[in-house]
This record gives sequence, C-alpha cells and structure tokens, in this order.
Amino acid sequence: MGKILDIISGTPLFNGLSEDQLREIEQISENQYFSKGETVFSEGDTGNGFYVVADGMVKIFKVSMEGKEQILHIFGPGEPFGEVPVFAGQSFPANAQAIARSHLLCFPRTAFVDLLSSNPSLSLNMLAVLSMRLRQFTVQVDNLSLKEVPARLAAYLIYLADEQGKEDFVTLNISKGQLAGLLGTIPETLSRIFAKMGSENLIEVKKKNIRLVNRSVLEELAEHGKHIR
Amino acid sequence: MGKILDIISGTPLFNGLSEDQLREIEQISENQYFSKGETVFSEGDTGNGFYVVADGMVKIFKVSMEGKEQILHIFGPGEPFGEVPVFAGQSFPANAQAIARSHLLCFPRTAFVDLLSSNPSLSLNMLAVLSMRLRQFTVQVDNLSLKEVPARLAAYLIYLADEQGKEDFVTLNISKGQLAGLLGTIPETLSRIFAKMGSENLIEVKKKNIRLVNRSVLEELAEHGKHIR
DNA sequence: GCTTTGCATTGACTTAAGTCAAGAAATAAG
DNA sequence: CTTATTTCTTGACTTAAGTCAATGCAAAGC
Repeated sequence: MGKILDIISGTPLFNGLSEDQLREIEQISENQYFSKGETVFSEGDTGNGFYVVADGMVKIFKVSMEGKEQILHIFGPGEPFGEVPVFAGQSFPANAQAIARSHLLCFPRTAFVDLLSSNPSLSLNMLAVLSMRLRQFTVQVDNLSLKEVPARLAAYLIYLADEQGKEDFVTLNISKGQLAGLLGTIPETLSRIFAKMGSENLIEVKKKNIRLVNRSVLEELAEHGKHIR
Repeated sequence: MGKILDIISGTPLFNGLSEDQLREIEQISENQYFSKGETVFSEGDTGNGFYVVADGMVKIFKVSMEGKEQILHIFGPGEPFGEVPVFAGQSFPANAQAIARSHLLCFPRTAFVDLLSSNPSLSLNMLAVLSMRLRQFTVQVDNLSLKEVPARLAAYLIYLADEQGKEDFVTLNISKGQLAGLLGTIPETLSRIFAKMGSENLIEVKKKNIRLVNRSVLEELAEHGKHIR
C-alpha cells in the first residue's frame, strides 16, 4: 500500500470505506509541507479545502487585539481540520499554524464535495467528525466559563494520562506556553499553578514529565470547577 | 400546504429539497410540546434523535457544580438542535430547556440517518448547519477567553441590532438573567455594566429596550477585547 | 386592590488571575 | 565550549469580576 494511502486509510474520517473509495480520495489529495512556526492559514482567509495531518502537529487558535492567544485545538496525525469553510462557506474562523515540522494532506473543496455526494458513508463520517468537535467545544466553553485555571489544568492532565494510556504519569507533547494558551491563561499563571500543585503534593513536575501523585484529588478538582473554601 | 410541512420547508436545514423529500421528512417527525421552564433533555441523556424548533425558544446550557449557568445557544423557530449524539453517538453534551412555551419537531436518529443515505443534499445541509455552529463556537470561545464582559455585551448588542434589522435600537428577546448566562457572567455584573454604559452615554436602557447611542464606540469596544487605559 | 414571587439593581467586600518587570533555565546557534 | 535566544519561573502590584447581602421593582395571582 502506498504511503499516502496508508495515512488516508488510518484516519477515522475515512473509516469503513472501500479500497476504491480510498483511492479516489488519494487522487484528489495534495501534499503540503510546513516547517515549525509556519502559518497554514489565517482567520479570514478564503477556504478552498480542508486538511488532514499526515505527520507533525498543527494548532488552531484565535488572537486578541493585545496579542493573547487562545488555542482551540491541537491536531496530530490522522486528524482533519479546516472543514468549516468547505461546508458553511465563507472564510476560516481561526488561524492555523504548524507547531512542528508537518506534512499535511489538502483536500480541495469542490472535488471533496463531489465525493460526498456519491459516498453516503463518507458524509456520515464527516458528520461524526464535526459532531465530536462540537462536543469538544461544549467542554471548552464549560471549562473557560465555569472552571478556574487549576481545575482546567487538572482536567487536562487527566485527559492526557488517559490518552497516553498511563495511570499517573504524563509527558507534555506541547510547550508550557502553548499549554497556557490551550487552557485560556498565560504562562505566568500556569507556572504558578504548577508550583502550587507541586507544593500541595498533587503532582511532581520535571520539565515536561509530570507525575500525578494524587489522582483522586486531581479528579475532584477537575470536576468541581471552583475552589472549595 | 400542511402546517408541519410549512415549518419544515421553512427551516434552512431542509432547503433545496423536493416536495417529495420534504414529505418524507414530515413522515418521520414527531410533535412535542413543552411549557416554559420544562426540560427537553439533560446532559448525559442518551440521544435518540434531534429537534427542530417549530415555535417557541429553547436554551442549550451547561451548569457548574455551584449552579452557575453558561448558555451555549438560544434557538428559535426553524433552528435544529441536539444533533451531536445522532452522528457522534453517546449522550447529549449539554442541557436543553424551553424558555418559552415551545412546539418542537423531533426526528428519530435511525429514520433520519436512513434519509441522509439517500439524500446527499440533505447531508450537505446538515454539514453546513454543524459547520456554522462550529464557527459560532469559535466566536464564543474567543469572547470568553479574550474579551471582557463589556466587550461581549457590546458585541451582542450590535449582533442583535443587525439581526433585528435596526440601526441603533434593540429589544432583548430574553431576560437579563439569561443574557448574563449567555455572555458568561452573572446578573449582578451585567447590571453594573448596563449602568456604566448608560452613564457613559453609550446606550440607553429602558427595560428590555436598548438604544445604541454611540454605535461606533460600541463597535470599537466589541472589537478591542480589553479596556484601553 | 393587595400580596406574592421572581427579576433586577446597588453596595461592600474578596479573590482569581492578569500585568509588568526581572531573573533563571534550557535549547539552539556560532 | 561559549554565546545567544527562547522558554520558564518568581515577585510585587493591579484589576475585572465574582460573592454575599439587602433592597427595589414589576408582573402574576388571589
């Protein structure tokens, strides 16, 4: 199997499709390479297609007038992004930047929409992707509005531990500055909270490696948005 | 044309479909009636279908442990909601409550998914709906994370003025308490900001009627997330 | 009409988290 | 190895917005 076909068949978006269909999808894809820090697209740009990360990492983010970043998503291999303008028209609602050397597959809007028309299961897969993203957004809004930063951090650490299949140990895959942006805060605040949680024996931070010393308290903190006095 | 068919043909989700297709959709729909304050579904409930508002108003919201509400959406006639579990499986990610006497059309999951398989344009319409909702969420996250409450209020007032087709006059269609929940704040804070904006001659508040006295400054405030010292 | 119930406002106070500024580490570059 | 540049941490201070509590107001019901 070809390298690109390998990637395509491995992404959930294209699950359950026949080899022929996968080959059709490969046909319309275009390879794009980005170095670390390079912009993939900017908010307001016209979107003529969406992307799938073949390799690397891409962050989707908004920036305030004052320059503060709020990261909406960080996507890794197999994850699609930039679909909104494909289906809703208009422009990209946020910025996309490679935060590592990245290889992306780009799927042009018109060709992909044509494929959808003849592939009901591809449509359903795409509907599932967008729905899961909506679900993620409800969590993010919940976090930003109803939880304090320590609770957001606790929730993220637990999520990461589960994702990495570890019980009480995680390795950050992004810088702490980026993590601050993802949690809706700033590096200074995040740093203080890491220190505070360390001194409270909830976690042990060594560079990017974090041991969850007291997972049950972390879980309670993550649930219970605000501090209990 | 039948009353239900009238509603269905009027909602953007079913735009561009033939009469036959609309009739098929009508066939699978089920009428449901809710009084003000009644719960449509709760976070965590299993979703066996999605809804379209025929008449009335429904709020989608999250609640914190301490009881603070964050409203995600308020939907009126013609707007669909509760689609996430239809396509992503699992349960509803948030709560839905009627905030006025409401008439809803409910579309059962399996029957609707069957319709999608044979109606590519219905799929594309649904993809468009979800994509627009994703776009809205990016705005909401941007607001919550990068803007202060006065900026969010200013943005909402301008949005509402545009929606109501007025230049400098809006009528709130929800209570101020609900508006606070939508803006990610609490009634006390919103009340103070209304008072402050009034004293700064930006707006004139008379019950639910608000005159935008200085729209250009409001626009600047809405853009510029944080206060300029 | 009056009373009740929920909604909105105002005041006094607390606090989480942001800003500004300076150092310390760590990574990358020469 | 040494310098340079980015990333992270820590401290002192400010501030937006939340909490608690009391009161005003208006619509709904008797």
